[in-house]
Amino acid sequence: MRSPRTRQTRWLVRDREILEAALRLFAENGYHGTTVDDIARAANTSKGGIYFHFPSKGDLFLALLDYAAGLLFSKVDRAVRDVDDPVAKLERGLEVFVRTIASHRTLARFFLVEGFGAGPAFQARLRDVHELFIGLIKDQLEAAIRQGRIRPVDTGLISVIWFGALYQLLLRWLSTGESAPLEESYDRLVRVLAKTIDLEFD
Amino acid sequence: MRSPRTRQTRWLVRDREILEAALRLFAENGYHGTTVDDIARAANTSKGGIYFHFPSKGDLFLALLDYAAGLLFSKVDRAVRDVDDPVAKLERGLEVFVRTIASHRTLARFFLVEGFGAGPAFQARLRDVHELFIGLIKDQLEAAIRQGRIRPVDTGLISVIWFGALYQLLLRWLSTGESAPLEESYDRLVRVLAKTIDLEFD
Amino acid sequence: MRSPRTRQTRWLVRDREILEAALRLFAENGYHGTTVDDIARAANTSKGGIYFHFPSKGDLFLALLDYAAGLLFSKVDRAVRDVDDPVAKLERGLEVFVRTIASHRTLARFFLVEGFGAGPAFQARLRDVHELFIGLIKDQLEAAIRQGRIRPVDTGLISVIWFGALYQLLLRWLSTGESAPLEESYDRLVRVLAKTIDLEFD
Amino acid sequence: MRSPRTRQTRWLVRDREILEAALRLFAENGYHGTTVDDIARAANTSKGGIYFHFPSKGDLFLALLDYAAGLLFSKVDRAVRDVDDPVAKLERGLEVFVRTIASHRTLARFFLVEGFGAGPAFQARLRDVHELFIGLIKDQLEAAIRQGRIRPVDTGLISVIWFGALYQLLLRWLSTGESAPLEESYDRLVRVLAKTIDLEFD
DNA sequence: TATGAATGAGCATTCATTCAT
DNA sequence: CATGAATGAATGCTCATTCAT
Repeated sequence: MRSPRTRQTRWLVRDREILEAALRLFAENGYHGTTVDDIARAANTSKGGIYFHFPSKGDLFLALLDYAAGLLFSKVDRAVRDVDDPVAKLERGLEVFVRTIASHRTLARFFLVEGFGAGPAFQARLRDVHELFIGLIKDQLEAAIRQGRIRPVDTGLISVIWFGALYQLLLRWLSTGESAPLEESYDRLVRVLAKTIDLEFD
Repeated sequence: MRSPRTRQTRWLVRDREILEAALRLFAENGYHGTTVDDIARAANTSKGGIYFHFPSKGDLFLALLDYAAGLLFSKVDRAVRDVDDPVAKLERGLEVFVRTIASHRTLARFFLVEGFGAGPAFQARLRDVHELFIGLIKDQLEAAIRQGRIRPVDTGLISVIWFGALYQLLLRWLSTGESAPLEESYDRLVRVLAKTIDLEFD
Repeated sequence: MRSPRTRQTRWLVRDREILEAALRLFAENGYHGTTVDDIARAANTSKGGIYFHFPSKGDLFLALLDYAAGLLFSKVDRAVRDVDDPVAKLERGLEVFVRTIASHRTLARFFLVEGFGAGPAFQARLRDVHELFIGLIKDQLEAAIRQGRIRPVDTGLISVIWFGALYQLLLRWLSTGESAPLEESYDRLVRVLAKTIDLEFD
Repeated sequence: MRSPRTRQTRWLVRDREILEAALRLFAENGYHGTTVDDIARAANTSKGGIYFHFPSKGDLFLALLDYAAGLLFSKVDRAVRDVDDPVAKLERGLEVFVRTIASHRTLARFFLVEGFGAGPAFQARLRDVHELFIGLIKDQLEAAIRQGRIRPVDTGLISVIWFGALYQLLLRWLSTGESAPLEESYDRLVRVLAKTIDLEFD
């Protein structure tokens, strides 16, 4: 699995507290619905404190994108690291990705929705993060093809389709108040997606 | 094709001028990056003029969602109205949907991205619009099944996958500066999606 | 009884409709809490209609002061016109004044309270109206003295005291939601005020 | 003398500077004739500064009512605290009340007139303050009766009359540009009011 | 490092007034 | 005479950012 293109900063303890607070607030109220004061309060520090750790609200948001992507990525990476078979790796990776997002409503909202809320200036960065995950899928598909596990397919397109489908599924799950169990519809999703590479999962 | 759930307001001439101006600005600079003054200027009217036609900036945005969805929907609807075969209807509908969005960068950005940028308060409404289009796909799939044109499938899930894939494709096309021709990758997309219903398009 | 110093305009029918509507709204919501649109709607006309009859909102307010004072004054004047004895005239005049105000909550609020709400620029005019009524009291006191009905007193001061006391009584009656009957406390008031001129009313 | 019902906030230094500036401006130009910017400028601070200390213009105004009432009340209270005889207490209290108001045109205008100018929403609060002072008078009258210093009278009514008369006297003095000396007419007023309780002051 | 008072540019919204029809 | 769309100056309020302590 390719090493992430995300800036892998080592976050200090205090940074993390702020980032966690900001993550929650941004996810819940959006970028513009969250004030620096709100974040300071939630992080048990002061406005000045925030500005000591991050040069601006925008930079904090950008850092948060990296932070959140790092969280997600490392979870997936750890789960997949010692799986050898690329198809199994894909299965496992997607599963952990979905499971992680599903169990962190906050992460989900930030990653899927509110990331766009900061305005056009920040959207490119969120796309980068999305591309990172599309790339992860693509890499495994290509490995699977190289190893003859699946027939050659348009990996660039398939990875986009898979990510798009996953994204849309999660989005709906988020907006319907998470009433329906995500697990079950996820299983069905995977089975359908498998058809796009002429494979029967499970 | 189901009649739209969108509020079918009859927009007056002046309303439309304002909506068009707002559409362009919101799409380009986001909800928070666009001031009412900007809109007034772009619509060749005054701030007060905007408020004479719309009760608030937020209402204007909401009205815009309906307006944009109406534009898209009527385009698709007109193109599909006198096609009988549901599979052909689907093909044609998706094609017109993509073509329309692709030829209106502004509409695309607004519809796909900036709709979320206005903050949590507006996201529910954008989701409604997305659901409307997911519903259109679902309806045709079910008609196709009823008429025996395709095998029975999980239409609820398939329609989400298709929309998600389409969405993601358009999103990438938008963010890559529309360099690559959308048409070509769209054709490949359709062929892959067809596999999810065990069908060979074309 | 002296003829009023108030501009005794002959109000046209349409003027009156507007004035009555404005009176009600100003009394209820204050000068700044009432828009020209509100008045237009309440008077069954349009904004332009208002401006045809009155040059500005401020002028309408000023006209209203005259109109309201005229209403009050003419009521009192009619009741008192053919009373000869100045003491009886006083008694009757005050009684009608209080009764009229008490039965027109709107008139009361406008005359006693909201008249001040239009800002310093208009307060002088309201004071004029108040002075008019103080003058009415003073005139009768002086007549009574001239006719030997009461002992010579400081009429300038006494009239202010009486008006002030009456004013305060009405103010409290207004703000307590008019729960207590005004009539009864008014009777007691008069008896007390009589002492200030060494007289026993009734 | 009853302890004041007024919110006895401890105003901080900066609060006071703002309150004093606002008092002057509100008194001179009325509530609606005074902008928050005006106040900021007059208080040598910025608009944001005002909002750091007071949540809104309306709250500032309300705070000002308490502040002004507190000023007046404490002046009167201090002057009266160690006077034992209730009649002397009344005399002294009213005198200080009038003298204080008379020497602070600003306080006078705010307290007597502009308090009403802010619109219906604020009038209740001003009435409360007025009632506070009416209550002070009433308390002393009752004490005087209890101690047999004056004959039993309708203290509720008398206190309203006295306050109303005082109020009106001050109002006229204000609007006539304070040309005539208030002291002299005040002395005459007291002598007349004394008659309402069958007493000869001085 | 941390704090929080202060700043001021920015913005949505209101509303008296005008004027073409 | 009447209408109501249009204007734009005015204003209350927000909030990212700074900086003295």
